Amino acid sequence: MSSSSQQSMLNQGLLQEKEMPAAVSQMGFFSFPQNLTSPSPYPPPFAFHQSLKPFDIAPDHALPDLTETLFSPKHRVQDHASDFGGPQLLSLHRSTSNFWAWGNECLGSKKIGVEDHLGVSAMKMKRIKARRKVREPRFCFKTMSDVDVLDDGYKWRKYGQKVVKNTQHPRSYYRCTQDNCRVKKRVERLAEDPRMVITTYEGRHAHSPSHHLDDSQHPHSNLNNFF
DNA sequence: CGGGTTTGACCTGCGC
DNA sequence: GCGCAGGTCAAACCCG
Repeated sequence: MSSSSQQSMLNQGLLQEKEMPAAVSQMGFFSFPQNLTSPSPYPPPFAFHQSLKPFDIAPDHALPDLTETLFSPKHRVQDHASDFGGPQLLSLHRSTSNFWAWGNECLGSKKIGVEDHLGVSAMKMKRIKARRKVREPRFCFKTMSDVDVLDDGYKWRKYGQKVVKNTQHPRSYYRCTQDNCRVKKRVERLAEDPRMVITTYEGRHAHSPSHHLDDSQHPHSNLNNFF
């Protein structure tokens, strides 16, 4: 990849930061890195591949208790808008610019209507709270890419594949190959737009990326540390 | 031969 | 309680 194209991608990222709604930055959900190093407890989720571009990113590291809320396929964000100041995040759902997915399309295939954002029954909230404690922290992001598996610097082993209902593309399950690392990721293509790859990470790596040494030999590879 | 992928079976949680 | 769907396991297979 040329340095100019990398710079272009970087510029896209910085543009995202500028365009980020004030409500989001105030809430501290995500701070886009200006120095190309990782400010987040998460590892770099992906390296910039030639054929992909950053699209929608939904980190949840600031909300460990809400990860289930945000990214569970069965309890999508619309169910819990009131948990975290609904109106600000609701607006994100309808953002048409090149960022924030906030789980509404991550993992799920249902379209979210305006009415879905309104009214959370007590019953639903009860179920949600009961489910929250078990999951590892998760985040997902959406990328436009020809390749399913993005190079995120870690080594993954595929342990399963499943055809998800109402989608023509199977979902693949990967585990980090590092000993004692329990991080998993799921990769699937968006039903509505097969060009989009949805990658969901679960857990945190307790080690460095496997080709860390390689990175040091390539001056542009610091873009890998985007998160 | 070792490491990764494929794939059918099995497990588990949830909704009805 | 039952059925469904998502997630995981593990044996078989593939490949370098």
